[in-house]
Amino acid sequence: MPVDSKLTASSEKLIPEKQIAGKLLAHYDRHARTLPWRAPPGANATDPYRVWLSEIMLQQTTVAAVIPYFQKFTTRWPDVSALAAADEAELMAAWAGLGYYARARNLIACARAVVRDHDGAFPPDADTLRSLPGVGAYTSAAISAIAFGRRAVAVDANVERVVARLFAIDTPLPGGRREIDAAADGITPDARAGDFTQAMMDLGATICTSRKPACGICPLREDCAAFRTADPAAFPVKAAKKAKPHRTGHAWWIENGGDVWLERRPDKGLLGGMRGVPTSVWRVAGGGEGDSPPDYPFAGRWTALSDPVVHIFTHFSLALTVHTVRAERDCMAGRDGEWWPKADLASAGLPTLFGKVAAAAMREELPCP
DNA sequence: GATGCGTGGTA
DNA sequence: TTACCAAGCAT
Repeated sequence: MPVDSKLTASSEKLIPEKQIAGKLLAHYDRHARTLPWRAPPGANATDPYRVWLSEIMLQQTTVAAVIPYFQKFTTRWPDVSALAAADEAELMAAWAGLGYYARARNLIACARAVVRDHDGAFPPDADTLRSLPGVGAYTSAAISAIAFGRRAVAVDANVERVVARLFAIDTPLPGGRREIDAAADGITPDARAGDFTQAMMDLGATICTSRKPACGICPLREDCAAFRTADPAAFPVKAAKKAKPHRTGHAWWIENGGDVWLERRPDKGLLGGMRGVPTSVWRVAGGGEGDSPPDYPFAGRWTALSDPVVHIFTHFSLALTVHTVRAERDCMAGRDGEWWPKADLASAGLPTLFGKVAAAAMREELPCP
């Protein structure tokens, strides 16, 4: 061992965080990804509106999926005042396909809160940001650091993974979060808070990936406890997930002339606030009593499509049998909904499930009434 | 702390 | 094909 091994060891023990942040930021200066919502490394001007919008869209959503939506939203609503004044139905339709639709409802609520309670400017403080709709522990810290340069510890799935590996934390998630949060706090520098946050996420997204981490090109390899183990990818340890149940149900495709009947779903719950065709209740399959027979909304010449529409949600899978019918305009009298031109379904903003239903229904010619 | 909440890509 | 995963939040 070199003569100064004791000194080296002790200094690494005292301030390993500064070394880690320094190495990571140096790497970020050379390799930062170019993203539509991101300023160049070191830039001190970042539009909080664009940071906020991107962070909401990126919750549990990949960069590739977000980019076209981010472009569409910033073109249509260039600032928080414009978004606060947006037509809610139009915004929900613009969000269609991105998923987790509560984010879209909270997006408007948040923009309106910023205009009403904060003079139209996002607050820089993480705790204040945290009180806004749709802004939680991670997003508030990320906005505070990225848009305002404040020191804040933003722990998303990337940071969680990087930190668990750096310190070989093997306490299973989600229980291990407190330990990981503390370790993340320990390596967060005071300066360049926004760059550090984004550098951690870039590292997790491009090098310290979940499946096959590219340790060979990692700037933190020498500091990484997991790298010194046989299997760095074994971190973080996660609790086993529950099996997802299968549900079945019926969907009603009701045509009148060139129109189809659409309804807006309740604000709460699955696909809340989104347009779709009416459906039956969805029941867990394999209950032993067989599939329930269709309970049509009204009498008519219904035709069942041969193949059900299958869709996988986060926590269950679904098979919907689509029943089509031609009917008079007043067949849905008393129900809350609208006749929508089939030729203009793209503008209805259907979530993916109902897009599949529409595609399946329009593949077949309906019998005359 | 556990559960509900979308979608598309990947191995 | 199945299972996991991705810049989480609200309840």
